[in-house]
Amino acid sequence: MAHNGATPDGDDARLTTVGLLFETSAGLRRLFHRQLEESGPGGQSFDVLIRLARTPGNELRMSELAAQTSLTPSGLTRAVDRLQGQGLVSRRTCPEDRRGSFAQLTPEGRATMDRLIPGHVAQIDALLDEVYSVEEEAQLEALLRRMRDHVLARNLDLGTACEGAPEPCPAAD
Amino acid sequence: MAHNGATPDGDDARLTTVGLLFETSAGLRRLFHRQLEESGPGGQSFDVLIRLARTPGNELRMSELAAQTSLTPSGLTRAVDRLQGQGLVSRRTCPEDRRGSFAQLTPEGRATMDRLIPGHVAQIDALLDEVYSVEEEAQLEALLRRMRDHVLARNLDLGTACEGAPEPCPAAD
DNA sequence: TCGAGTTGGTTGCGTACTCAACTATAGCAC
DNA sequence: GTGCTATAGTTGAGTACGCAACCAACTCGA
Repeated sequence: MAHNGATPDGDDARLTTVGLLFETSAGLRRLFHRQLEESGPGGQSFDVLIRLARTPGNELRMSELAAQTSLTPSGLTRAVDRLQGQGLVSRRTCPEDRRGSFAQLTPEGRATMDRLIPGHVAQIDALLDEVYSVEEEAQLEALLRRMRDHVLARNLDLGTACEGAPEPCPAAD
Repeated sequence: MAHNGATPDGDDARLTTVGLLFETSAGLRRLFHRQLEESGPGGQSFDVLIRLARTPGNELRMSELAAQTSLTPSGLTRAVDRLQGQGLVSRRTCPEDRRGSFAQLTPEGRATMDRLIPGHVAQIDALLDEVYSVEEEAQLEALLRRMRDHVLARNLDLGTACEGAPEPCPAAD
C-alpha cells in the first residue's frame, strides 16, 4: 500500500515492472537460443548442461538439477532423457539412496560444453558491457537475487506449506 | 572485457546474473499461475488479456499483441483462438487493411478482468512491498527497461537485419 | 520385521508453444 | 491493368512442459 495508484482500468505502474521482467527474460532466452541452435544440442535444455558444467564433478542429483533449472521433476526427467539420447549426459544411480540418481556430463558432453560456453559467455559479456556499468550490474544482480529468494520461498510455501527452509539457497544460482 | 573473470570451467559471475533473471521470471510466472487458475481463464494467456485490458478501447492488432506478449504470431493466433472459445475475446477485421485483424475484449472478458486484476495487482503489491524500497523498485524498473530494449533490438536485428526502429517502444510495456 | 507414511523419480495424458509453409491482401513498378 | 514483392495472419507438424498418478526405495514405530 506504499504507492498503490491503480487506475479505474486496473492499471498499475508495478505491472510494468513484472512485465519488463517477463519480456527481458523471454527476449534473452530467444537470443541465446538463436546462437546455440546453430551449433549444439537443441538449444533447449542448455540450462541443464550449464548447471552440470558449473558443478564440481559435473554431476548433480535430479532433484537439485530440477530446482536449479526451474523445471518440475517431470520436465527434468524428459530433458535428461533427451540429453542422454544425444550422448551428452548419463545417469548414475545414487549408491546411498537407490531411489535417487545423478545426472552426469559424459566426456562428450563436457567437450561440447567446453566448445559452447566461451561463445555463450562472450555473448553475455558483450550484452552486459553495452547496457550496464559495473555498479549497475552489481545492483541488478543484488535486486534480482532478493526477489528470486522471496519468490522461491513463497512458491515452496504454497506447495508444501512447510519445509521450513529459511536459508534461501546454499550456493546454487 | 571489463571484468571477465571466467574460470577454467567456463564459469563467469555474469552467468549468475542471467540465471537469476530466468529463475525470477519462472518463479513469478508460477506464482501468478497458481493464483489465477483458481478462479479464471486457464491462467495461461493472462498476459494477452491484461495487455488488452490496459489498452484504451480494449483492442489491439494481432501483431502488436504478439510483440507485447513475447509470443510468435503463431502462438498468439492460438491463444486468441482459445480466448475466443471462452468468449473473452473477439476478432474484428481491420477496415483499412483487410489482411489484419484486431483482438478485442468482449464485455464478458472485460468483466472477467475487472474481477481478476485487483487480486493480481494486490499480489504484486504485496510482493514488491516486502522485497523492495520505493527507490530500489524504481532502480530495478529502469535497469530492466534498458536491458529489455537492448535485447529486443538485437532480436529484431537478427530476424530482419533492418527495420531501423531506433525508438525502442512507444508506450507499450 | 512388518506395515504405514514419505520421498525421489518416472510415465500417461493433455496443453501450449515454435518453426516452416501457406493464403490473402496490399503496395509498387512499369 | 499485370506481375513482383512484402506483410498480416493462419495452419500442419513436431517438441517441450506441467499435472496427476504411479512405482520403488527409504524411515520409523511398534
